[in-house]
Amino acid sequence: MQKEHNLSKNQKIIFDLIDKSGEPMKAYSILFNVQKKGIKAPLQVYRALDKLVEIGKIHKIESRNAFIACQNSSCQVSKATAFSICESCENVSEISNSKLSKYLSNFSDDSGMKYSKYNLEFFGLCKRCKSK
Amino acid sequence: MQKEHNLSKNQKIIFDLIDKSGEPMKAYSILFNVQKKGIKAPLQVYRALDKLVEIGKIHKIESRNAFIACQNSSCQVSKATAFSICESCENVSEISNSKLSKYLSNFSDDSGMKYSKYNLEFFGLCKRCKSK
DNA sequence: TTATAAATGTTATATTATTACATAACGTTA
DNA sequence: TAACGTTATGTAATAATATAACATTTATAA
Ligand SMILES: [Zn+2]
Ligand SMILES: [Zn+2]
Ligand SMILES: [Zn+2]
Ligand SMILES: [Zn+2]
Repeated sequence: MQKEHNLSKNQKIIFDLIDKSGEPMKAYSILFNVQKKGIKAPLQVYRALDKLVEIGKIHKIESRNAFIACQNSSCQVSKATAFSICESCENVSEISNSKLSKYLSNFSDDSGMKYSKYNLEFFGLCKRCKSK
Repeated sequence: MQKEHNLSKNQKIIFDLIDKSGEPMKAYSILFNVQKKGIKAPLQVYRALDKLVEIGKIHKIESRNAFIACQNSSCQVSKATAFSICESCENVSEISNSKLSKYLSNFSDDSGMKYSKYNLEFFGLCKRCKSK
């Protein structure tokens, strides 16, 4: 069961935009798109993004400096994220694979470190781009 | 067997610096440290970094925008990287675990995508920081 | 040698993200 | 409701990260 978070005004505007776009969006592209709604400064965007990441509504694609809406409806996994990224068309999708997430969540090595969080990014060619 | 790459002058200066530091270094900190060796501009640093990443001598820690020397002596894994990152002291080390790398290299899902590369970053508290 | 690719040097600029400070709105509980 | 602490907002300035464009030089190899 996911905790309900009441998004603030700016958070809602920015989440809706990212969610509707369906693809990773960059901070300044978000800024450009929400200026007509009164959000004028980078910091307003970054603050909303920080919060949305924190509560798991969006994730940051680190290799792309971009943000995508969480695609796992029942997302306990804001701390356990995996993505596939097409290096040709830049399509990104969130991997939802319980075996993978179990394997990684339970992973431990001999370093004595307890892992509480991970982010995995796979790269390759998507079906469409492969067949070109 | 890893291919020998003859590093160019700038590549060697920058690799040696990163390698000796033993920890992730940021591009502009690298720049500052090599200015006395005649490397004056960001682009000179970024070009060397790009090449060193390409040939697997260093890796980029995406979540930190920093670069660390490869810690796997026999590194075929420039396209299959895993790191553990302490969120308290920011210590980073490269995970060398053949089960993990096999599991991830062979991973496939029903998306029809063939993954040729991955990067995994684990977060948590290292032994030292845990016991504080 | 001659051509090709790889690397370098330099200036300017683009992109991504944070600091600092002031104010306003919200949620809790006395 | 009043007071308090927390969260969110507004705004300006600036820091940090990364690339574009162009000229030149050096290495590799046919
Ligand atoms: Zn998610
Ligand atoms: Zn594609
Ligand atoms: Zn390595
Ligand atoms: Zn630590």
